Amino acid sequence: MNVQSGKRGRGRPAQGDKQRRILDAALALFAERGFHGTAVPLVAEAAGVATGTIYHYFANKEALVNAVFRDAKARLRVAVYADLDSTQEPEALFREVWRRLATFARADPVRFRFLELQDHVPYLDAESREFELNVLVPLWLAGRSIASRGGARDMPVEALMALVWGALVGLIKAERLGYIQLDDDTLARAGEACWRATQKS
Amino acid sequence: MNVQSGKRGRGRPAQGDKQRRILDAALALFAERGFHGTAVPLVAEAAGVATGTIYHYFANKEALVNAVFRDAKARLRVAVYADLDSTQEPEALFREVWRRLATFARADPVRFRFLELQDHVPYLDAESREFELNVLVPLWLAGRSIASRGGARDMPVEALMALVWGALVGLIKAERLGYIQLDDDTLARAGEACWRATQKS
Amino acid sequence: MNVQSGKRGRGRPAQGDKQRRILDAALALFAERGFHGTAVPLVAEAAGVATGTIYHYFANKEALVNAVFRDAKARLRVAVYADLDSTQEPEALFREVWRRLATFARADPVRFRFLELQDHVPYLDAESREFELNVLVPLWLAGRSIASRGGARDMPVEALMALVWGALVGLIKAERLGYIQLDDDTLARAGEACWRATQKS
Amino acid sequence: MNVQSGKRGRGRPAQGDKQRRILDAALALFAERGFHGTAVPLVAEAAGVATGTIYHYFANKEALVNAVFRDAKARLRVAVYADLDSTQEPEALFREVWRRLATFARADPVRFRFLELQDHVPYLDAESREFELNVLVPLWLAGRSIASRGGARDMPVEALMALVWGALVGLIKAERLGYIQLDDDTLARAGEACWRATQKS
DNA sequence: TATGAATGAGGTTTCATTCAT
DNA sequence: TATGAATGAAACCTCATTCAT
Repeated sequence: MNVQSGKRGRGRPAQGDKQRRILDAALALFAERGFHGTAVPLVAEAAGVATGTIYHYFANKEALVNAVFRDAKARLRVAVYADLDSTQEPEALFREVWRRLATFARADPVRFRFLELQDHVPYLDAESREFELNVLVPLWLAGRSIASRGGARDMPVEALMALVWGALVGLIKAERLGYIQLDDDTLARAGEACWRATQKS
Repeated sequence: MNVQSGKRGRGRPAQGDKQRRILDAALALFAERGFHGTAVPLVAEAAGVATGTIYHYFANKEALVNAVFRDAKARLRVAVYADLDSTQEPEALFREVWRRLATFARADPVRFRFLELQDHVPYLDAESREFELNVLVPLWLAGRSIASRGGARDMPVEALMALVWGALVGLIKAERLGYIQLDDDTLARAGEACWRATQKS
Repeated sequence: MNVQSGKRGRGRPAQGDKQRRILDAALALFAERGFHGTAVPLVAEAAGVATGTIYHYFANKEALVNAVFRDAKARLRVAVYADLDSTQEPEALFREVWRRLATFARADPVRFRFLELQDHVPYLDAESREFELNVLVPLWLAGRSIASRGGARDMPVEALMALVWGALVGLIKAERLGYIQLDDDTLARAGEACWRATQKS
Repeated sequence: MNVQSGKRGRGRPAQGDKQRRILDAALALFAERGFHGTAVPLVAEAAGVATGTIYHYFANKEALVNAVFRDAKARLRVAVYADLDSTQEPEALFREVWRRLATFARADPVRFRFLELQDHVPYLDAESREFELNVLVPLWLAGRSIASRGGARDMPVEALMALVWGALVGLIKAERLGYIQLDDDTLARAGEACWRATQKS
């Protein structure tokens, strides 16, 4: 149940090592097969640990998926917000956020898929729900700031954000299903398109 | 495994009745809990039939979810394509399709959710995959026609369609999760926004 | 769907027809898959009747297998005893019975297999057990008579009969499993061998 | 009821213990009720383990019955072939093999019954079929050797072996069904009878 | 801390039997 | 008489979880 830093003087195996491997294996399997479609022993095998070991680190399967969720959300937060200059011009800020999201989705497709292609509500605990909001709030503030400063379309900013976010998810899903191929250029153009979508005619 | 017409001279139990009730119950449960999270006896109970009856109409659970999938796709097809005038001006055609999709999503939210919020690939059979393509092709042709006639952005038309479709899904999902409230007006404006997204600057 | 027998005053289907077809289908399936391995609907399908029809003729699955058993035993009795001259010389009588048994086994292999390759005890009812004894008694009397008149080996006659019967079953089973091929000549020689087995050295 | 291996360093449960108990329980039940007539939980109860434990050791019910089959065949092989002097005179060799088979049948009646009173073909896998042949071959070689050296009857040696084997099975079955009583003396005489059956007149 | 054999509730599926027609 | 859709108990099997080591 603990999380270790990793750096250590001696040659002992890093204590967080197993927990990390469990989280990664669980992420990959949950992303591909869903929560109910993934058996805990399968996670153990993929992580290279014994089944019982998973229950040393996580109280049960739900606790595991919540940990995976928060871990993924935390990485998304870092990818989007780290050193983000929120004072940029609205359009530049939008572009930057879009670019970061697209980069995350393509650099870490499994995590992105887990986050967006599942319906987590049934098993998310209070802590995870709060965590999710904490990740969302800065994005919402940025959206609000962009909208207030620019010539945003006459719609709730939350709706515009849902539209843009959905557009990105739709593109990534279409690529995964083989309907389209995405490269940096196409994603950048898609960002332009979304920016235009949010602006007054 | 039969489908009946409905009219009956004698006092036999309504023939298509049970199959229909099973499909509807399964749709609702799959939409809410996913395929693996839904036990067959639960479907039976919700449909008001015995567990064994489900296996009278469907070979197994996978056959059931495939039937639900094709049924939902067929209804989506009707909702979008019935009496659609494909010769309209591009923008009018786009608006009409968007309006129909949005109407379907709001009139039949459970079906829309089932269709879009699940990853069906692992259990779809060949027939269902072909069915899906058959539903998709007219939409793709319409998109292609719109793009060729109008001033579409310099992107693959499939990518533009994925973007627009994802935007709609994102809006619906955001409403379901309580982040926004959607009314006809907001949805119409969102359609405008998407149309602008697809057009050259 | 409607199979008529043909010969009959009126055009009505033969009354015993369906029962006969059920018995024959059940025999074949029980012989091949055993009692527990054979589903009643499978019997119905093989007999070309509806499942429910079987329960018009037989109270339940056990009653069906008992009827099949008695039917098979009755045919075996006819095959062995009809017009048998029990006053023949011992060796000639033995040969004749052996020949008849071998002929039955080869002419009606499915019935022979059903009778000998299954353990019927768990489901035989009192009537069937009595029936079996009734079929056995004349054979036992014949064996007794042969033994008393000839130079039989110093063993219980029942043991000698079990040995000979087992030898025949062993040969038939070996042929069915592909270990040997049986023709009339080999079977006749096997009969000789068995006769010798029963005689004093 | 509690059979332990005895020497163990730590207090761990005897390793082969459960698997052994499952195999033994399954043998007894399959022998008495057949494959399809035996429910897996029944085996578990008889073995004193939980149902799931059976699936820890065997992939499924078929794998279990195959393991039981090979285990029984292996024991039969040991009982018949261990330290067998194949260079004996034909008649002495025959007597010895007969005696060993009869001893096995009477010492391990359940196993003998399982092996000979069932039709295993439908569920035997390739490994089991090969195993069966491997057990059979030495017996076949012995039979061949006996036949070539002695005055064997003019019949395929395989047929003679099937006859003799069937005779033994018939005797054992007759005893089980209560038709006869077998003692060592009667079995020895039956062996004599079978030897005579195989020899020229 | 780590293991993995063991558990048994619950999952999917089968099938003997019934009954309205 | 004949049907076959419907039933639900029970079959086979899975898997989240525990615990002795």
